[in-house]
Amino acid sequence: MNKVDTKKKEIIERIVEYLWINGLSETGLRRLANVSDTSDRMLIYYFGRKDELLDIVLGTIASNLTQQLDSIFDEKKYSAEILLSHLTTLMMDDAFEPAIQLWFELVGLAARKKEPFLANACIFAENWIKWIELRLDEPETKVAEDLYAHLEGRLMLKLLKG
Amino acid sequence: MNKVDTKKKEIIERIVEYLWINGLSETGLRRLANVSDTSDRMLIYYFGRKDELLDIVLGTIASNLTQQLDSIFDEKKYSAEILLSHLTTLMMDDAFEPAIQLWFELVGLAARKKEPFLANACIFAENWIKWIELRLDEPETKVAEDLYAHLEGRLMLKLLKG
DNA sequence: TTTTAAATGTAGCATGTGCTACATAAAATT
DNA sequence: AATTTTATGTAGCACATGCTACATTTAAAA
Repeated sequence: MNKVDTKKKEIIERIVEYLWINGLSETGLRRLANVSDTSDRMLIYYFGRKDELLDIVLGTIASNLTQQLDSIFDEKKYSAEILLSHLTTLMMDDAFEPAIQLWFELVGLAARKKEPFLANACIFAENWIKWIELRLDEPETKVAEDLYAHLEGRLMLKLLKG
Repeated sequence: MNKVDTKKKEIIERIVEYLWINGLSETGLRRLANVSDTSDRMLIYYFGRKDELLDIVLGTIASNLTQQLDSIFDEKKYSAEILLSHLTTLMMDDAFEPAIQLWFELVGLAARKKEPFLANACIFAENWIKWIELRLDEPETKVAEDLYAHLEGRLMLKLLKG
């Protein structure tokens, strides 16, 4: 990997880490530059536009999350009921709070169909549904979607009511 | 009602209408002033700070929604399953799209615990859960909450996947 | 009618925004 | 060694943000 790409990767990693903790509400170029130890000038130089940068960063976060999910669960199959119960327990852990916050922020931005938020939110939701379907003993997209919906609603409730 | 309150009420109505269509992403004082046929100067004069104004406006929207919900459903009791099914059908109607968008935007802003968004989101969720519980043939808060969660998840799915 | 108080306009400040023009330093190429 | 290309700093533009100081008009009270 050449030097530019290494630098870009490093910047992205830093910004991912920052967003993970601080969310999507303070993402001025100067802030992001500061966080990734460079300048707004250089961020534009590397990524062209802020949107491009954000697109890449969000994609990275999504793929991190999917990966994390994969690593936790084995490949056993479950009934929809059991799987929902397991996932609920898992995500109620406080360690997931930042992920939940970030996710709902992203969905909120996607709500008005603004890119790059909508695209990334959709991709992530789809990945998750696929992941669920793969673990159903009787795989069916509709069931997976509804299980996913149920889980997401519970996450929202946790977010709002602690 | 005195003149000032009348004017304030009018302003709020206009802004509610604007947010209903345009969401929460473009809420600069000058924009809101333009929409409500006044000036940023006067908005501050009337409401003190932008947050206060937003707080009132969001509260109004929430109460409108609750009212609308009340007017649609009678006071019959339903099993959780049937109620969820009815509510899902109802909210899948495209007429509800603006409400869904606005709601998820609000939750997104609430995700980082910033006021006045968090408070208003919580109040609204609680109202809705109470409303559901009231229509259950075997009222139980936990059941109502879970039904609400399931419904919200389906709304998110509709939002993201059309 | 004069005095006081409330309502509104005009202009602006300080800060933040994405992004660019221009210059220079460093590195690669010839 | 000379030249070209790439990387980076400095400064700033044009615009948006919430909010304020000050002046003026309009309305109410005396």
